[in-house]
Amino acid sequence: MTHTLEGIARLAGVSRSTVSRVINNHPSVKPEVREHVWQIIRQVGYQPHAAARSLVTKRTHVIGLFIPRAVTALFGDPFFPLLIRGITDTCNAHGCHLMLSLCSGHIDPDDLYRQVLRGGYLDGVVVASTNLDDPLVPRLIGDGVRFLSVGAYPDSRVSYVDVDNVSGTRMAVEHLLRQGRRRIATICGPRAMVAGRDRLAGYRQALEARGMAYDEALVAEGDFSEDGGRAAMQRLLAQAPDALFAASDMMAIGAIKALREAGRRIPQDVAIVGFDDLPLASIMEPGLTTVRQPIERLGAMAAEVLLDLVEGRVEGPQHVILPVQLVVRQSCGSR
Amino acid sequence: MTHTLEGIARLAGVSRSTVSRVINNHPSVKPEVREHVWQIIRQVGYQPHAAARSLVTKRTHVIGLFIPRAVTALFGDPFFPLLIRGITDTCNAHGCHLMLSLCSGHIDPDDLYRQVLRGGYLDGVVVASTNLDDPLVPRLIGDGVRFLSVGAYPDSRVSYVDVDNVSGTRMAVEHLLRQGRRRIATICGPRAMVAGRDRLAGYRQALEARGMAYDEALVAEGDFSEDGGRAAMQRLLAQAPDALFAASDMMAIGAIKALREAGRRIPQDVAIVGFDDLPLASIMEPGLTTVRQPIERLGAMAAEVLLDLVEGRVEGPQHVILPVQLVVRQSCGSR
DNA sequence: TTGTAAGCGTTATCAT
DNA sequence: ATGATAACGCTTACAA
Repeated sequence: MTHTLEGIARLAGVSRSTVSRVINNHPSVKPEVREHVWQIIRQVGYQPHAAARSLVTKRTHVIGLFIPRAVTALFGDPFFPLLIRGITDTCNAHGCHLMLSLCSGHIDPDDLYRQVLRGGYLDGVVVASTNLDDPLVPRLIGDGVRFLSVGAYPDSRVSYVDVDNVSGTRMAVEHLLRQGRRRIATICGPRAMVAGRDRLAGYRQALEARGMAYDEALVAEGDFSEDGGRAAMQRLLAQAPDALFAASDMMAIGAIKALREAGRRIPQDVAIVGFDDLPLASIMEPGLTTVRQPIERLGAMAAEVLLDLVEGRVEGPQHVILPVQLVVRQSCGSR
Repeated sequence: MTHTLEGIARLAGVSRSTVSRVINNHPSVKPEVREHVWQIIRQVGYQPHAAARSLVTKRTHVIGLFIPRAVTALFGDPFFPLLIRGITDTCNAHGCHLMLSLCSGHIDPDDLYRQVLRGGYLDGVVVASTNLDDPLVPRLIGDGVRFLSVGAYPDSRVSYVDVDNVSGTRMAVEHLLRQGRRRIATICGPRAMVAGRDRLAGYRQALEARGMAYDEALVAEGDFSEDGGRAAMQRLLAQAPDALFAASDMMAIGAIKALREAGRRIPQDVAIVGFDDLPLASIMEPGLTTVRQPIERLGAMAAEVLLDLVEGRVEGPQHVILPVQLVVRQSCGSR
């Protein structure tokens, strides 16, 4: 039932090599022969054996996606589903496939790494949401693996795609300023993550561009989660801010809970802007003003660039920044 | 840099076969030799080449997960992330890996299917959320592919794992009855899907077990989405139900919106129970009473059973049903 | 217990 | 333009 090159060759009355040439559409095959061979291939539904093929070509047409397991079911956050969608679409369009690895799970991550990468399963890998102190990236570099990070990485050797965290945050804070808010606090993300750092930088820039002082007392760090946001807001309460930029929607939601417990009204007393534009942001009351990231495009871009790297269409580290967009709803007091 | 069996053999002063035996821990290798060889393997970080290996063993240690692309970013629904987590954990624990395919996307699904399956990439496949009329399953059967469905499938030849939709729904409806509700409507899922059918059956059973009539007028069909739930509820409004079982949390949320627009209070006027226990269910006001599915366990079980099938540890179609649990919050009027 | 050698299904080199 | 033939890195009889 499962045919081989040899079998097709026999059926077509040609040699193995000719069939191979047809399949890889090598030019030097007489058109009529080529057509005849194709016919038989289609007829019997022949498909070359991937393993045999990659044994000689050293290419598997599979790329990996490495995600820290911990971050994988983030509270109602469809980040990974969307990212994966973008990646697979691009992959498939290029005849490639996706292997998914959740790192740091029950299994020894070293084993996983070795099995998958040294085992030659992959042509390249996309790593997502790495912490700056994650040993994965240095290891990939050291091993000469072709890879790309989703999220900027402060080592000029690593390729990455990311959204424009700085500009997005600036837009958010500038919007609050335009609404007349003056004591704008922020719940920033972990400073150990680039996204956390960049969004905080955007906040600072927006303020300073208006000649306003950056005040550490108005900054509290969260971990991107709802609980983290709530706790951070509780610390901020004493400063009596009239607006808040939260570096993630989930932290914004946590902050809102803390504010309400303290009897503050949204947006009258405190205007709020988040970051992400989770589905939740449009369902909740009031609708959450937030910065929307093009997550699916980010994934598509990641795959695109990684495949360019793998196929050798581009040389050296690649850096792509995708624009974001402010989505104004009710939580910031507009209209 | 990248070693081969031959290289290790030379370093260890033994033959290729001996090294191979060590790696596959074949019994007949003298303990001291075995240890010596392992030492060298660890020292140079040797890892057998997966393609070469599977060329001869016919096993790839990779299983596929096929998901309809359309269903992949369902509104805030962390179903797939959790499912994937369960699957990968089990996979990795068995030294296997996961290849993810979103079907019916931009690419011709036939191409994808052929490439991946006939190409010999996979040892087996998990299919999730298939419609009853999806041609994928019949095709897998026809091709003799080892596979398993997440979600029951009405063909006794196919193995599946599923949650206990019928009992879960019965529990939900019985709870509403215990609260004294008597006009209990339901927004059921698509009758073209087994989950839709089963939950409707549970609703009916709960009623009839209490000697109450099943009334079609109290049934409206949705598509598991929020908008679907809202529209269905609008149709149900005229029946003035005092309670509602929605076959998904998202439909429950849509229904709540429709009810509020009609001036009904939750839970005083209409008590509500959903199904899924999305994160959203505990955030919203009032908290949504719902039936919790063990999604991650479902995934783990899927991988477990599929691998049993692949490794030949079990024979014939396998059917596993996992229990669910009623989570009581405020939307059903308890307490 | 260990080694030799024959594949596994491809691609790629070299003649023809 | 086509066909032998040698890899590719591994497993697995079969011999020793």
